[in-house]
Amino acid sequence: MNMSFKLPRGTQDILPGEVEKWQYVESVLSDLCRRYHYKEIRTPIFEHTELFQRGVGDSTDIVQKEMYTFEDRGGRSLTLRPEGTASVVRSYVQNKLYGLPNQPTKLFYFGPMFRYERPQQGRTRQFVQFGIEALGSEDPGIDAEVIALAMNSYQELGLRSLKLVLNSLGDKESRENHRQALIEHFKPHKDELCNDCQSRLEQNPMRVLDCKKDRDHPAMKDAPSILEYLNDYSREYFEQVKAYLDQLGIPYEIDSNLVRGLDYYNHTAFEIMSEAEGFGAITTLSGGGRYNGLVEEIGGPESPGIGFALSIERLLMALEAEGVVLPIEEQLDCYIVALGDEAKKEAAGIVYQLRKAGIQVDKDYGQKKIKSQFKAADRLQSKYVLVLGEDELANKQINVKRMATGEQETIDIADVVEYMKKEFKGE
RNA sequence: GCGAUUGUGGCGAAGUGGUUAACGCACCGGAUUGUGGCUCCGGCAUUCGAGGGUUCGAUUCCCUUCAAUCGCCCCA
Repeated sequence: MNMSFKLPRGTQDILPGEVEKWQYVESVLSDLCRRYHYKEIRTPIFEHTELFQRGVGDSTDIVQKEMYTFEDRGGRSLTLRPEGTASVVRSYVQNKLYGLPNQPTKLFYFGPMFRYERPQQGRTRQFVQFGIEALGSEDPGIDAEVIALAMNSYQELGLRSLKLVLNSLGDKESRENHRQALIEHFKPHKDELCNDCQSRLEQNPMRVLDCKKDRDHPAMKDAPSILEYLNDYSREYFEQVKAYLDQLGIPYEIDSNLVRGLDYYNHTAFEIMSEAEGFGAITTLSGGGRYNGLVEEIGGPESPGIGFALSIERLLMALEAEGVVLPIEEQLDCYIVALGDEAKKEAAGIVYQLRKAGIQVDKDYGQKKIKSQFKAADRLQSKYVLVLGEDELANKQINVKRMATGEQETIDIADVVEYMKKEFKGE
């Protein structure tokens, strides 16, 4: 096939058979949000490039090398969104949602995100995220709520092998003190670090801590931990978040090296990993954290926020790895077998009436013989097969066969809709 | 951006420098002019990712390219 007619690298078609899983997952997550009282928001798939440069941060990998940026016919620089938070915050500010009653503003979203990367397992160029944002509240209780919702997202679908990793990045003052300490600590070893880390040391020294290349460098061991540099407020805030999680009975692991890849995070940061065997090299299912200051950065009033996002692709991978089978209905309600032109025409009317009555019906659209039509019905796992042949037609009757048991009876065509409705009542 | 492996029908997969490219599954038709399974019979790749080269001859050898998969980096 001509390359131009194949899907672009890093994208995928979600075909019938697979798409039902997505629908199911989306319905479960939507219902979860309803119970936590988060409302859906839908924002555009592209935004002004500057929104992400400012919101996500110029020093991040996302902005430096992963954005799908293009110029439109009006000469504007636009970018396919690489993540959801910046857009939600933009909308929050632009629509002045902070002014509405009933704060905080609790939102969720669903949709495709785009990052230019080499595809591999659990990583595609277009992927779908589900995420939530709670804006307008700085209370350890809401941090815990966001984490609880994140964990529930997986648990509701039947996942068990999960690990919650938690850290605090502190407030501005704590981070600045820690930053200075890190620079002091690594400066003497700068030449021994990898190229990336040498520039990280200038831009965002915290990220040196989670570098995998320099993981074994002796200076890593006694590197200053952010937790030692939290000021009183930050430390107390973190303690409160942990206390809430304890109250909810949500286990967690503290990892003082957990830094998030985006610049806007402070205080609470967390990731959820899968510990399922055979999950692949990538274990991060989702991540999130607090981003006080982002709203102001985007031009809004001082307004704290916290959120998280998960990838549906990775969620489905985890379900696969844990062998979770989703309750997806695959059986067809009813298949109608028609024999002869007259019967075919009559059958079309019956199909139409049944469908209007809420019953799922299909039929043959060719010239198949009875045996082939039954085969088709069998393959579609049809619960019922209605047979309309010349004999039935002559008597204005139709044969109803219950496929699971093989029992059948002949009824008047005039009664078939009521009959089938009764059969499916209570399902 | 870097690395490894792979690329034969709808799917899985064998194969060889030389006349008709195995086999399995799926699908279609028939045996069986009105009932799902099984069995049997028949059908189903002018072509081996694309382009170029070597050769009398290439799916097989060489080069280039594209793609897929997995990994590194980083993340969701």
